[in-house]
Amino acid sequence: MSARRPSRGATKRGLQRTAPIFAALGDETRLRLVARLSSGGPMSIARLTAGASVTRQAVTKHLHVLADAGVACSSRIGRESVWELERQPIEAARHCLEGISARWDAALDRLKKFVER
Amino acid sequence: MSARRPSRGATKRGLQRTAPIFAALGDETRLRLVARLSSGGPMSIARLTAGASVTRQAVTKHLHVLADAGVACSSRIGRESVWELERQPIEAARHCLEGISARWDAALDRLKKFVER
DNA sequence: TTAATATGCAACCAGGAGGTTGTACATGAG
DNA sequence: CTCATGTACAACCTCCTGGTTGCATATTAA
Repeated sequence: MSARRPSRGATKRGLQRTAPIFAALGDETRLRLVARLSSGGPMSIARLTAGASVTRQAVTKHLHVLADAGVACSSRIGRESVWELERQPIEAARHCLEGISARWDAALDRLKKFVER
Repeated sequence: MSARRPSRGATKRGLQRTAPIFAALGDETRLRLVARLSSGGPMSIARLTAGASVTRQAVTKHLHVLADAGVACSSRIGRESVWELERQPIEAARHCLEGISARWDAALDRLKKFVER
């Protein structure tokens, strides 16, 4: 086996990039927005607000937070601004978690072998 | 296919539970702690602090945040308190993201079929 | 016993997060 | 044209967060 190169998602810079993504998903209102966008497809702010328990302005703020994290993006159509998700950052977050699980398993494995010898 | 029951991770209560987990992972220092614990196994606070760029007390606080989110737990051994990760919440977060991806794919699929008809 | 090590607890602080209200502007419907 | 709809921008407020310092306490090592 080659010298353990920290599997891409565990880099300092990797964590530095993924932490903001988790932060963006770490608010219930925002996570709900993401969930709605994922199952309902692109939607206007007005439509997203109907069903949220906060003001339209609050929803707008949350959407911008998601945008800053790269999780969502908007495009103006007529008088509405339509929001949709960005796939890449969400996948990155997923890979990060998978990496953690994997390295965890590896650590347990090493421990087990160490104990058994 | 049966009537789309919102796949377990998309429940309002589901998001309500997973959002705090994401929030816990949404800080770079904390995410680094999690990464270290995942690859290095259980560790004391002193050991975790060496390598972090903040005070021991800051590390302690972060660990408690992780604990509140259920992501980590500690046990006192002698004069040190040893911290380790909890598997379940991290897996839950992973499933949440997988669910989002899946529902997203499904939405795109429905859209595609709708356009093609 | 004495000193060094590993934590815990509390007070304090600056800044950011989440939310609201109020106002102004653009655009589609009648 | 006129009005309702959909957003954008800005000011303001409260509370939580991430960090620090200082001091007390428990254990292990010499």
